[in-house]
Amino acid sequence: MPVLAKRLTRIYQKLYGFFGPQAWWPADSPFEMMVGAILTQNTSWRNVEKAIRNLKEKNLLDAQRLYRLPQDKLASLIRPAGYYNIKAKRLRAFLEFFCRDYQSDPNKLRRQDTASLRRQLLAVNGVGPETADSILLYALEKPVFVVDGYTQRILARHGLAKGADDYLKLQNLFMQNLKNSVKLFNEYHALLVKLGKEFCLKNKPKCRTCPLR
DNA sequence: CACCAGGCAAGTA
DNA sequence: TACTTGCATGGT
Repeated sequence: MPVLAKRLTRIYQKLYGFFGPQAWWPADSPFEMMVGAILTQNTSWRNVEKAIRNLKEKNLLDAQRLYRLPQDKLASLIRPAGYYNIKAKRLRAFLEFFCRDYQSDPNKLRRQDTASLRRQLLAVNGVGPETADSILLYALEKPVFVVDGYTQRILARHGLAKGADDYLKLQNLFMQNLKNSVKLFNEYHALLVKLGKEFCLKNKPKCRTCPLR
């Protein structure tokens, strides 16, 4: 077994043993996950929850109804999530794609070839690598590893990546050295985020009690 | 008061 | 290609 595979597996085992299962993605439906993936861009999940709650209260957590809503109305509802004007625009770009090309049916998305679907998602304005992969993994259950800012910092800190490594390089590191499992990728990414929140805030790890030491 | 959160696109050189 | 900047609320 390659050394990288061993290290990545060991890190996972430590994190899982310390934190336990993370129960991601926290949402009631695939559509709610996709909306959340866009709303949480560079934003705390706590603020996203407020925005999602606003949409649920108005019974607007539905692709067709949400797309009919004027952009400025949508913006005011998602205000707590921050960047509300640009996110309203991004949500609408995604909704247009989802409704027009897939009749707002997550199962039709799920039937697509993963690589092709990833390209289609990336073509939507406002959907970048992490958002696309979050949708693929969590909403559509495709075995794709999600990389985020915490992942980059943690790997760099443990000598598994350079600071300059790009998204695909880090994603490949995981996908080429681990079993391609939806369950594993789901839990691993969530655990890295958990570790980052708890121990690497402000990029100054409190490694005294860090489970990776 | 400062800092930053489960990024991304657009502009510049 | 590689860097910089705008976007914005709410918690610590």
